[in-house]
Amino acid sequence: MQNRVLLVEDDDELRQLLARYLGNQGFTVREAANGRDGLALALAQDCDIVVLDIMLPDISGLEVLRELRAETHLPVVLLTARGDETDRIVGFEVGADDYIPKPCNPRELVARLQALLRRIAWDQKTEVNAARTYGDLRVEPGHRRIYQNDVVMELTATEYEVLQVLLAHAGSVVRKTDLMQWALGRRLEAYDRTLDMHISNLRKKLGNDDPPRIETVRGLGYSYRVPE
Amino acid sequence: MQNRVLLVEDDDELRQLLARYLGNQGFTVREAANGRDGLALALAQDCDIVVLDIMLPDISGLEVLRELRAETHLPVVLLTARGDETDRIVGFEVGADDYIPKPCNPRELVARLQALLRRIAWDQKTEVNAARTYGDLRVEPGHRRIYQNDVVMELTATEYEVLQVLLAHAGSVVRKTDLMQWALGRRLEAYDRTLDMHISNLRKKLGNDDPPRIETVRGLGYSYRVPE
DNA sequence: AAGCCCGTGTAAAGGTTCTGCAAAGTAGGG
DNA sequence: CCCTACTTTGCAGAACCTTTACACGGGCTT
Repeated sequence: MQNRVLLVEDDDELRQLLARYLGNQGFTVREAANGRDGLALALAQDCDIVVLDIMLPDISGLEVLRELRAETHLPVVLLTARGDETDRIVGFEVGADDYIPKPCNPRELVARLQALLRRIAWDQKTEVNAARTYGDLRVEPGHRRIYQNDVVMELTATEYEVLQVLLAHAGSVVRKTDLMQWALGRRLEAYDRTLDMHISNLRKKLGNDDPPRIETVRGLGYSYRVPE
Repeated sequence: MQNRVLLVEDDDELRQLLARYLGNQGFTVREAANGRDGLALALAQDCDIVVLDIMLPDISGLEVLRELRAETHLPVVLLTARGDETDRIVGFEVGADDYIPKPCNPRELVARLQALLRRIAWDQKTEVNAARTYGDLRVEPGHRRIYQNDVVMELTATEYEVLQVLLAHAGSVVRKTDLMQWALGRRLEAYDRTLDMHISNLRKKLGNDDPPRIETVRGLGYSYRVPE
């Protein structure tokens, strides 16, 4: 169970120290000294978890995280100078899974990484990038296309995201706030009806069945009904 | 609706402070002042996440966590006096998902809870979402549905919450104040008949048996009787 | 046994919040 | 400037939580 960790940190000394420690603890370590390399490596999809410094020479760690979250839910642990209270909250809002102030105790870093990986191992269900089929729908994440009875659905980018998230959680309720965050990449604010519109349009394109494939769960969100 | 958090903390003042804050942030809060009650409530399976103080009057938080982990993967955030380096590592080893030193900033606590819940909501497979059966009733938390003899019950959001809490404590009496707090997320005030109405409606939907499935315990609350 | 208080059951009305959707507005690429 | 996609606006309707009102009944007092 060799876990692969990506270490994005510009301070060479600290990075090498952590890399060595993580290596000794049984991790396979990839390293990046700036945001761009880090982002590229993270998107290359051959690591299981990312340790990301916020203060980087080129683009901020928060920006890296934001771009990463547009594509994937790869677990990310942020690293930053102690005490930066706002950074911390923002970090979580952007989608970090954990947050450790520097100077960090390597043992704690490892403990937190393992806690996160353990949690994911318990909960995770499917590989996100494989083609998946739900009744007469087939999602091909590689092409960002969804087929209905082998016919391509004419979806806009956002519609694809929304439907894909609903399908990934087919059978269970996806809260509006989560759907907004995962599909539109921003927080659901009061009086924002954007999501409702996309749902409405999706239902139209799915063929307004009765009962509807996308069920409304009043006060909560939506749920895609899996056909038998 | 909202996430349900169990707060296990013996310091009344701190617990109430956090309870109020979490309540304002949209959580439904269950409280326990010692390890035994906390463990019992956590095992009752009607909360989504646990905030657990390590220093408790009866059994240590770590022991509570250990016993909890023997049964479930319910997410747990540990709370403890700052600096206790060993506790921290041990906590993670026993299976904690996060660890916050006291005195903790409520905003950070909320941010961490939400980060964890977001991760779980995405990965989805945790046993909080597993179906549970009580006689002819089956609860499917993922769909937020309850089936009676495999037929979906048409429940409103609040009715679902109320029945779900009663079922989670099936066989024992749930006090009205607790039911109010846990299912409706607010305190029971004088002359508030809301809860009675939901019970009445639930009984109607459950089929007004005799003796009733939801028994009234005059002056105390209600109790769901599991049929044999 | 009668009378009273208080907690409970429930129908009906009230009012708020949430949702569906058409239509108009805005932004960005070509 | 046009086209497409996304967002905002506005309204109507539905769902549902809460309040109000009155009836019932247990248990205690007298």
